[in-house]
Amino acid sequence: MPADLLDATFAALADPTRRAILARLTVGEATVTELAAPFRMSQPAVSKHLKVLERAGLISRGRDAQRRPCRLEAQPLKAALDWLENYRAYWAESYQRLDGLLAELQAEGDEGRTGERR
Amino acid sequence: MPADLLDATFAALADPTRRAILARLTVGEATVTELAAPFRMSQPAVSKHLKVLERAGLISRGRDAQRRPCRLEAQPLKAALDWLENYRAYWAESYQRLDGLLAELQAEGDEGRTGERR
DNA sequence: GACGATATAAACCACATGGTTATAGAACTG
DNA sequence: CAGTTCTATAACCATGTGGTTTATATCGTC
Repeated sequence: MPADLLDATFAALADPTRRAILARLTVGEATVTELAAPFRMSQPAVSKHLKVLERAGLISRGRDAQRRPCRLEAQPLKAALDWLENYRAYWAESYQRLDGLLAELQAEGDEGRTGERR
Repeated sequence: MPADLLDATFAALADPTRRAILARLTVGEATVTELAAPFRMSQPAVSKHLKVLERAGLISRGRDAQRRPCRLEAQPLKAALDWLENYRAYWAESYQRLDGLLAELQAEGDEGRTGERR
């Protein structure tokens, strides 16, 4: 509900590295080095991404000796999906819009007669 | 499918002003000044937001004399929602995790006997 | 053609992002 | 305790973002 959470969630999802990290975490917890391995970037860079994900509440971190395992926290994704659900009507709607346009043109034709301007 | 489209879409959605603009557009086309009216920011600022939305394919623009009416283009939202759908399993899963934890504790208890470390 | 309204563009600013390298800290291993 | 492993922090850099103000282009109206 708080706008800032949606802000942080969508912002976190706007990076392919972070989306890949989330995807990886669906198959289980992972440490920072495990998460960093697939990427051609430095480990601090991955740590930064993890911090972004953590701020958005998309991951939580445990402690296992010197390791800080990450686990997926998907609740914010639900909030994002709920927001998107409000628009479900609008991507089937090309047809509706076409219908609306046709109706409009017909109405104009009925009274205006000669041609459609606009 | 292209990662960059998801990037642009999520990035566009990460701003409350832009989400509000999209919400406004669900009730019909609107010009820049109409869209700018509710906000306490300058009209050029809104134009910039519109450019971001346009780059993400979330709006398209027509021409009506000197006006540039905006209309919602919701397809990218569908792509975003489709991506999120992959995670639907993971926010019902708190229970699963609890189950897993209980099973684990039980197993440890059965063999380890005295106490659960860790 | 001048005016007013609508919209874009340009120049600028403060600040966030995504990356780097280098350093420091924390915890295990010998 | 020394060394190694894992992670975080700091300092830095280039670029992008969100906003401003000012100027410029486009179009209808008078």
